[in-house]
Amino acid sequence: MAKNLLIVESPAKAKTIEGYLGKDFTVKSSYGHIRDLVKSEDAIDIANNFEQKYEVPADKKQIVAELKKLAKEADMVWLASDEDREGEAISWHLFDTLNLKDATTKRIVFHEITKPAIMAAIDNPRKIDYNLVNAQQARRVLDRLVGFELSPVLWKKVKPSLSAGRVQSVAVRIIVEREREINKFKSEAAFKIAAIFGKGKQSFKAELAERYSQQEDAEKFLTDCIDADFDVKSLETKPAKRSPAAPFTTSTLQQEASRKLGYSVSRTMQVAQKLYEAGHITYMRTDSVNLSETALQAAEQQIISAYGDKYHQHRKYKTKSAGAQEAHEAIRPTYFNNHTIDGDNSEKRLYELIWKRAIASQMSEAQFEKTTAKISISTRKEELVANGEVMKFDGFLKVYLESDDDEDDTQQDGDNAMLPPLTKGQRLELEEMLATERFSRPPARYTEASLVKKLEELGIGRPSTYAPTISTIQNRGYVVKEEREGKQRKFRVLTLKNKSVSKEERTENTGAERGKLFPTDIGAVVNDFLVQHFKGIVDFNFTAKVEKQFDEIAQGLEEWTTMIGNFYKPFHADVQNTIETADKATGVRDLGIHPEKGEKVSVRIGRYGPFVQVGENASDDNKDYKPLYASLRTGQSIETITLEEALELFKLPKVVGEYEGKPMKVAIGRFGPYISHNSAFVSLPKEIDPLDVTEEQAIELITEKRKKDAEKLIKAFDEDPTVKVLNGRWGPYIEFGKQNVKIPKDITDPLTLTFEQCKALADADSKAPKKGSKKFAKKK
DNA sequence: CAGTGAGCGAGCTTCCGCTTGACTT
Repeated sequence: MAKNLLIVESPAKAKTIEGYLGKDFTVKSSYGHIRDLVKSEDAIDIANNFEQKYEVPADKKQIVAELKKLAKEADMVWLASDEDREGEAISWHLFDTLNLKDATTKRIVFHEITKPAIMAAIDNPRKIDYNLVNAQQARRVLDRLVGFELSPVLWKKVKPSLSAGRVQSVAVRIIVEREREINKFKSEAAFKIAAIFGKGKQSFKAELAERYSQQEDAEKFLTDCIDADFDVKSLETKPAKRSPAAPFTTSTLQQEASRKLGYSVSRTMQVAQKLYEAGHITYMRTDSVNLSETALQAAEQQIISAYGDKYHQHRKYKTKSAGAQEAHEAIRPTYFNNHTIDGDNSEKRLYELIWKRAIASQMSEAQFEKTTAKISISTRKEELVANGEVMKFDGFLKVYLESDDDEDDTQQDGDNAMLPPLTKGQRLELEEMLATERFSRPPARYTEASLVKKLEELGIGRPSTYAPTISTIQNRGYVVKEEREGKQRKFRVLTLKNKSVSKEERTENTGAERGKLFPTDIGAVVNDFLVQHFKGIVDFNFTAKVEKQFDEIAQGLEEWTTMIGNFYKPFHADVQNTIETADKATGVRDLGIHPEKGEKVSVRIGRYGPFVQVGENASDDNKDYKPLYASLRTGQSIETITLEEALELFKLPKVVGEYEGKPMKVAIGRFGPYISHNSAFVSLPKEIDPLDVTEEQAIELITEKRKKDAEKLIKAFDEDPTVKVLNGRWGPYIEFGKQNVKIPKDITDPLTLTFEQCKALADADSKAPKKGSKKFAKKK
């Protein structure tokens, strides 16, 4: 039996460390926190100095039992959870739960999983730092108090099952406010002037710094240039350099994987977890940009052997985010000599990104020569400017170039291009000059990854919670990740060519979005409610403010119960006051008067989502009166919908004709426009406008759908026509009315299924407990 | 999922941060 039990947070880490320590040590993992506040309301005894009630959750019972047993048998227990607030608390929870003794317990910490770091940690044990533990308790209690008092206010004042919290509510606020900035934005048009000089390979582009808001001015400029002479007035050459970015943290990995590989934040984390478990990379939930000494040496060796001496440059990076706790290394390959790894495609690509970024971070800067040529115009006082760039030494660019958030690359045109050899005073041949109407752009919508970046800048959330937070705000229906079609926009182009100026109008698609975060109406209403009644909590600096206080607690400068007490008193009073006095939040907005009926048209959020209402609410003295209702469509919002758009919604559902004696109705459902006929449904193809569906088109679509369904059909039953065996995407299944039933593996030939068998399978399926629905079982 | 939106009331929901698996229609 090993004399020593060492406990870390992650099992993959435990495996590595066990290898370093030898036979005298058993290394186990706690799998993160082993205890949490109980779910019930009495988790925190407010009257009794915020005393907490903890429990070991069901899924941790087994681990705790095993650790307890091993701890009893060991001579010494080493608590080696991470060196940060949460890690210290994990050590304390372990100490308390496993009934450890002071004399036989040691607390150690290390920031990197290398043999020298572990050995040094073992040589320098300490005691549990209770100030740090208290800071974590304050954090935990504050989050519970905020979350579990605010959410019920929303259930009463907005809708059941909603949630609010220190992190998620600010995330939603960021999205809501950005959307409003975009809606408010007034785009301004101006003509941008660009000239092409010379022909073929010798040609280059020069631009005018000034822009003209009036077409006449742009036209005048071009006309003035018809007979002008263009001379190189000055030439300036300057060296320039570019340095590599720091190795990845969780947040920057999520951003780059999103931009370069198109991964969602959660996908990135799933793939990184696999790489970590396979031993290919270091821990992927980190806010540190540091590399260990061993890693620095390995990187150096690798760079020198692969690219040569002059490509290596030793670099140390400093964290930029204020809240960073730096309990781990930056994300890097465990072995720099592995340029690629075995694994599936997504793992290979993410590994390559991590390898390149880490290697590049220790490489020399890239060097350029930038040339600026100013070109005079004989008929005008303005100058055209041409920029050229020549790379003199690639440095880190040999392996890696960080992408930036700005997707618009048109601005970079010409910047990176090479200029032909020019001399001062040289006369230039104008090939063509364009004045193109360009529009100023609204601020960009957030992607999952750019939201993470923003949260990190505000110090809100932690590496382990970025991905879950993004999921939460989508699961609650506050935010949707969507594609939206753009609009056609006309713009004018003036061209000077062959000594004459011509005008034309072109069209471009603008405002199209892919994978961007949009607030929903419920998200906006909840946000406005919170901003109105709990300004302090959804303030962008709230977390930073409390973090400062947590730091003071960690340093032993403040009592955690005092801090929480000071926070809770006014907060709880706000909660009480809001419950008593605030109106229900529905986001109601009047759009105007119905042009024919003369009745009021309004929008708001109802039980089933946002809808339009024509007419007043039904009242007691006129019971027969009923207002008209229509749901909003995806992409529409109660904040921006116009009266005209709202009235359009009442044109559907519409009967477009008859087929087999039954009406065909066109309507719009949650998944888009569809035709219903005899309780069957056909989705409408994108090209067909739901308002213009003809009877013939509808019949064609229905017969087509039937043909396709018939191809999928394996077996039908005389006993009941609603029961069928069908071929689906994942193999055959039974359609039992509206219920879809999977066919068990022991039935190899679905053709042999009898009606009775199908019925029995459907019965069993509906009785089987669905995952995550305890209430389902309770109700029955 | 498939054209709803009243009001009543039981019984439910909910936070953030550490960790991995167990789930797959």
